Amino acid sequence: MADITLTLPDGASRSYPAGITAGEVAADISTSLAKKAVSATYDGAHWDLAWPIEADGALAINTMKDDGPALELIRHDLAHIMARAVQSIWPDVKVTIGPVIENGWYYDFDRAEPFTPDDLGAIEAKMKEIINARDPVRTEVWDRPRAIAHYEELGEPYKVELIEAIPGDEPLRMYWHGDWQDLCRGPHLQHTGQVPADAFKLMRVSGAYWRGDSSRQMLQRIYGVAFRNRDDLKKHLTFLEEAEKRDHRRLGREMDLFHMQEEAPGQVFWHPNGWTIYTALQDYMRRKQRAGGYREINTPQVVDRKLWEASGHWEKYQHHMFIVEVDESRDGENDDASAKNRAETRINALKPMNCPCHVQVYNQGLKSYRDLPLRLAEFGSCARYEPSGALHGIMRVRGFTQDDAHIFCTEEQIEEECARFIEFLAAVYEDLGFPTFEIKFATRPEKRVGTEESWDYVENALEEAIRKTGRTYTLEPGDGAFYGPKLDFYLTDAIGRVWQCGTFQVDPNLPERLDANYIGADGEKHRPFMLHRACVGSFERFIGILIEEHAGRMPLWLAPTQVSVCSIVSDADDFVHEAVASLQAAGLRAEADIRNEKINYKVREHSMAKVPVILAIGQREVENRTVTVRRLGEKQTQTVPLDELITSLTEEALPPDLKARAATGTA
RNA sequence: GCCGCAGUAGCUCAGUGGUAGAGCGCACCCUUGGUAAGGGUGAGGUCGGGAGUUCAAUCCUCCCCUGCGGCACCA
Repeated sequence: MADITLTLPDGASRSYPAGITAGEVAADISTSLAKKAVSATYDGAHWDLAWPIEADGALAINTMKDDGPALELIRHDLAHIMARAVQSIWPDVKVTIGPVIENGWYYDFDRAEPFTPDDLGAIEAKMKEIINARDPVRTEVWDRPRAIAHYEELGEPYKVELIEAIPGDEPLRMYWHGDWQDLCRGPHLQHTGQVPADAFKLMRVSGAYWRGDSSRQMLQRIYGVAFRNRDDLKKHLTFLEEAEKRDHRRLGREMDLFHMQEEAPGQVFWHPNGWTIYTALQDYMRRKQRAGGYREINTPQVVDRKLWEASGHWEKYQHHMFIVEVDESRDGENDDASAKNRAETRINALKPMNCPCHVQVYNQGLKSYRDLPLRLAEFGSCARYEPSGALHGIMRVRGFTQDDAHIFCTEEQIEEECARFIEFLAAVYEDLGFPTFEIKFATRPEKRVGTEESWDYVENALEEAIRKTGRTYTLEPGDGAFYGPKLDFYLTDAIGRVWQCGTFQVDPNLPERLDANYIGADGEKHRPFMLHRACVGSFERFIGILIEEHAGRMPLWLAPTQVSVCSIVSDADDFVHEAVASLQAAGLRAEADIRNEKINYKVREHSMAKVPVILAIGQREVENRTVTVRRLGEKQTQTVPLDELITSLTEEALPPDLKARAATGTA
């Protein structure tokens, strides 16, 4: 057998007979390495120590110190160990799949009885037993018929289906942990004892459809998290606790921002505090849009189904629309005969989106190519009957308002408008505290309308527009709408969750369906393109993100109450009122607290309410017309003249766009 | 929509087959206190909604609603 040459990370080369396993190489290097080894990296591929190597290449032996491979292996082996534990407790449970995910793994089971929290404890205990048994991991390659026959005999129909779905007739890899066996791509650890027994935790059980298909069997999924050591696990659990404290639903209640109730599921009752944030954000967007060349409009909420039929939404989204039937015979209360002669009910829908209405505005009066691009913006309130299970605080709701706009333009103008929009959105995100975002570019799907030339042109225009802004994107092939490609813009919040907010979508379809046109330079009628775009997306969701990003400590310009003015002694009450009046006259949101409470108590309360600036006024301040300032989260205080404070706070509390303007104005 | 869990005072939660309790908050009183909880007294509940079992249901059973964690969905 021919020799092969393997290059090790230190640059040394070693020769071995072809077919040597990575584990044998590790043993050849040193016995301690062979013991510590968890896997190998062979020519960039994650390689099981038991797999043979047949050709020259670069080989590195991984140990638990290599966090990428180690975590992958720990989580993957735990998935198998959990499945084995479950089947050893409940032998009739059917196994399916168990992939590694962020921070851990899950495994889907088919079992008639639901898993209870107690069951999770039992499974965890059994898993620890398996780990402590240090069962060697063994692997073999089988052909398909043998594997299928094997699983049919075992009564594991899901495994049979998985094998049948694997394309081609490549051989299949089997793994054993002790006597338990699973179909698996690998790699795996050397033995179960390499998994740290104190660094994992089963988190929850939930339902999941087999193969992600809602028409198929609902399985039970158990999620676990795992790390290399106990400390990392603890850190992760602490992080989850911190994340819970930032939950916008919790902060919404604690800060008295909004509430929701069962009479209006998925819809927000904004309280004065929350609405202050909302309107501050909306005012900001309104100014930005004006400056960005948009004209603001407003369109009806309740619209006859005829328009939704014409736009195509009725056919596709009827079940997600709030339908409003109006008994029109009420009009004819005094004239029964004429009422009966008419259709008695008229069917309307609450608008689920603004675009058809915007086309109606566009369609009023004849448009010239000189009118294009025409940018129509609306803070459009929409209602969508979202599935009950999709609702999530104010992030996913049934009633929401978008910073929606539609740009009517020619094909040649798409690229320029797209580039303009990306710059616009980047500036807004920067102002709102999100300097980085991700662009996903969704291209033509399999089912689509329009010519290939048109798709080529439009996709190319978007790509060129992104290139011009110097940004990068990830491609999502086939994810575009049936009529055009789109860009989606994603933000990552402070706890690492990713949210889609902005969108930019090219649509030649709706102008066609709703017969929008313009007169070109050639004197002929032409069809405009319509660009759907949103920047913050839904205000509800965006405010939810802002709350969680800032853990409720909103930047000064967005804070519901910007300044709380507290008396220390009741003799200071008059000056407190005077200070509040002056702050309010300067446009600041200030409130007095002259309650009969100690200053400690007041500071604690306003701190917990996350008021950015707390002022204390006692005898000394009254005498000197000063205030003692304590910034949220800081221990030190500073005593300054009231007038000075008002000047600096007024400047500081300007929204980002006005602050920038003020800065360039004085420069 | 699907699977699972939950719903008791404004909030967080305890509790029992004989119609309820704590802490915080709230109101009032005492306290005028210098930067994250001063003390006292008091009010506050159709125990998510409906039906059933029972002499008796907040508790047991069924249906519904809402929420939570996932899955599916997201024009």
